[in-house]
Amino acid sequence: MNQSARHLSENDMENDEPQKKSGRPRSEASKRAILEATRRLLTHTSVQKLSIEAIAKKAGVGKTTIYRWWPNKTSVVVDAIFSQPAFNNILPSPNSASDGIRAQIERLGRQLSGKNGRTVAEILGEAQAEPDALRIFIDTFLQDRYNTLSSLIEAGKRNGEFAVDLDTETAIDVILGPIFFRLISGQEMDDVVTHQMTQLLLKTLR
Amino acid sequence: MNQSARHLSENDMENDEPQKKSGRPRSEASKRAILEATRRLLTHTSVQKLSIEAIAKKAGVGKTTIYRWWPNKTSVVVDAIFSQPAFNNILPSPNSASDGIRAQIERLGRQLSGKNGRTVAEILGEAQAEPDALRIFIDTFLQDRYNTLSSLIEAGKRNGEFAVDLDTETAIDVILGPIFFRLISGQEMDDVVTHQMTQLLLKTLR
Amino acid sequence: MNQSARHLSENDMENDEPQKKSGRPRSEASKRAILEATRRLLTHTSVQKLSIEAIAKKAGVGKTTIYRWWPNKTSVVVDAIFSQPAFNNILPSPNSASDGIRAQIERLGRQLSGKNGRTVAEILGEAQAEPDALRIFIDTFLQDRYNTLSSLIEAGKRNGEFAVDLDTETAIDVILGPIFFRLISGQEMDDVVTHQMTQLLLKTLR
Amino acid sequence: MNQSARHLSENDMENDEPQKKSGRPRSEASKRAILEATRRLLTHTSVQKLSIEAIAKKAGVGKTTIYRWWPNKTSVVVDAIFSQPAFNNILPSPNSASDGIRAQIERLGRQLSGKNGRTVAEILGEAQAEPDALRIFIDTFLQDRYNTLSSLIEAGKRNGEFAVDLDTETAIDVILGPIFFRLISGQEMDDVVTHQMTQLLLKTLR
DNA sequence: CTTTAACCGAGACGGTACGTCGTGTCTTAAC
DNA sequence: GTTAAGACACGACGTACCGTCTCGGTTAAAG
Repeated sequence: MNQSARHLSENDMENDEPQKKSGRPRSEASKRAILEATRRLLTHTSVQKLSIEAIAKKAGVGKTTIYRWWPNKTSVVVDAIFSQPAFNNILPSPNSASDGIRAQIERLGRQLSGKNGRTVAEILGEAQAEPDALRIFIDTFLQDRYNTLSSLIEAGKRNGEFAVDLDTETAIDVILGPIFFRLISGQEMDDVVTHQMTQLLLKTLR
Repeated sequence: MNQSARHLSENDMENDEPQKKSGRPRSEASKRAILEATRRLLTHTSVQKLSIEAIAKKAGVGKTTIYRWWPNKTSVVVDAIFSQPAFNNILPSPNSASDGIRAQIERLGRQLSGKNGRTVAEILGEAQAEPDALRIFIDTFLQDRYNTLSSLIEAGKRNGEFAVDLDTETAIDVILGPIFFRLISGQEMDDVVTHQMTQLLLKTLR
Repeated sequence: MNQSARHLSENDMENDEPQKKSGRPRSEASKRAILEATRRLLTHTSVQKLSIEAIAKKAGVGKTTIYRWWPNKTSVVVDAIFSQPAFNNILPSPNSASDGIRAQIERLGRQLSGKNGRTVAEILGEAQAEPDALRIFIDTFLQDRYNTLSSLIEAGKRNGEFAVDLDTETAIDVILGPIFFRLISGQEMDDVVTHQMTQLLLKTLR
Repeated sequence: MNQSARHLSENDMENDEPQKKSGRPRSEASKRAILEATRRLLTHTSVQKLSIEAIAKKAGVGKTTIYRWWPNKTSVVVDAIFSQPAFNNILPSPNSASDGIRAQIERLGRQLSGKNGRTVAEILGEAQAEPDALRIFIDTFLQDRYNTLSSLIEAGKRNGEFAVDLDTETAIDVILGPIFFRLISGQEMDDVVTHQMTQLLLKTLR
């Protein structure tokens, strides 16, 4: 992760020492049941109308168990949604920076379409009033796309594809912005729109 | 309003006949008190934590009176926020299309900064799970900016400032997108960022 | 009306002078519509669930009109119910005091059976927490039965049918009490019960 | 409990198995606080004006807790009022049936006098429009008096004090009726009235 | 092989806010 | 001056969830 790519990030310290603790270990079954119940419920209701109580009931789990492992509803939803294979962001190594950016835009467009797209919009909506939730959304989902684009743009600048005086951060905003703008303003991102937008954006970078 | 500018719009009919009604007329005092109370409360709490009950109490008004005139919380907030003078969008007639777009971006950037910006973000967040609320947000706030940009871009295409093969709708998304993206991802729009972004976007249009 | 018969009564002054007043006169049509609407609504709902608002709507009348002429809901209901022919209390002149009392009991038993009986019970229920309403109930309904019984008992004492040392007031309570007790405890007064009770009560008076 | 005494009764099954339940157990402190608050509030307001909300506030308890354990306001009030020691109905074993009946009448007269009497009247009033509430009133308060009188009358018939052809049910109505009639018609039961009525009623039974 | 400590389900708890209904009062224009 | 219409401040309803708590019971490592 290079410098310009980091400005969204905050918590750099990771606290992952395993440290065997005594006592009954966390139930993986419960965890899976909770995330699965959340996903199922989200096919019928919005994030805002989803309640912890409903998740607990559907998952056959005590409310306490949910509160023990997640700080709030948004965290549970983020966990449930973004752990799905459809949301991985491993892209094939591109022939050029432009190709890489095109691939990233298309991938993102597809991930943010349909029911999943609506749910991401709702998560982002929920996060507008809760800084913690916004942080989680950024760390779990956004940062990765940001970093990828950052690397590609830097590479493009280095190999002459893009203008050398291009401000990477601004460029990323210009690429991600329109996609999320369409998402939150309720305008779907079909393939035609994606293609048209990609053309325009790549022109911008040159 | 030209064709391409209208795709966000829906309710074109206006129903403004005065039509003498029997019964006690609506109290303008109550209306003012409600909007004022809403604004005051929003300086201390988020839209999501704001409750109709609190507004009613602060305004010295029955809850019913609020529900009689607004369908939901978001409508009240939209009314309260966007009726403020700071949110008018009357721009000086520009020397060129580029100037006009620059002015619109700067105006919008300023309107979406600070406390007001956060509130708009929260409204937009609230609207993600309520199509009606989204509609209201678009009709009251977004449409106007959309239309203005549309006219400017069309004019720019006509007078040779911008590329003739530019797709107006895509162009608007590329202009508004980054601004709203920064808003909802929690990155403020200071003057430097605004200027940098404007430069990049105007280059895109040419 | 003799002395002992009056102890339930209070407002002896009647204020019935016609006194032509200027302005639009009271609408008899509205009055009739209100009472009729009340009766109709009472066939489907209880007195407690009946609302002034519903009466006004059904009668096609402003709420104000109801409030202008009746002090509270119970008054309207009392007016609506007891003005029905089924509730008159004109009894044939009896051959004996016993016959008269028997006739009064039977008449009352019949008036307090079925739907009408339930409504009277509900009125009486409503009146338990509102002294004014209780007063109205007594004056409009109860007093008349009380007076009739009083006269009959006094006559019976005079002509030797009943014990001379009988306390009239107590006797009336003993006659009316069981009838109303069955009403409010939800036990219907069929003909068999009425007959059996009448026999026992007449024995008591002798 | 003999046959004739049972006609007011319905729910004969008792469901008293302790049956270990999971989850947090009911808070006895809350229960006590609710009933105490109810009693206190009833000294200043009528049953009909008493609100669940006020009870909850005064008791420092959530409304849900009340609704969890009582189906409606009347049930709470019945519980609060009739659990008071003043409302027990344990009578000394009488020398004769007449003595027993006299004692029962006097006890009842005293219980239904003063503030407590008004509250009982209000409960009974409330119950006129709610069959469930009436059921509760009967089961909690009335049935016991009914049964006691039934036993006494049957005993009196067996030992020659009362007429053998006396219908027990009718006799009970004639005893309880006047007492409740005076209660609901707003005529207090002082000692003189009680004595006079007892004399008359005992004569009736013979 | 028992203790200990954290986990788990169930569900009661004190609260807050919901959106609705009805109260009794008021304000208007029509009659 | 009365009426129908209907807006108003207010208070309570019964419900849904919140996040916390308190039970009885489990599960596994530590003593």
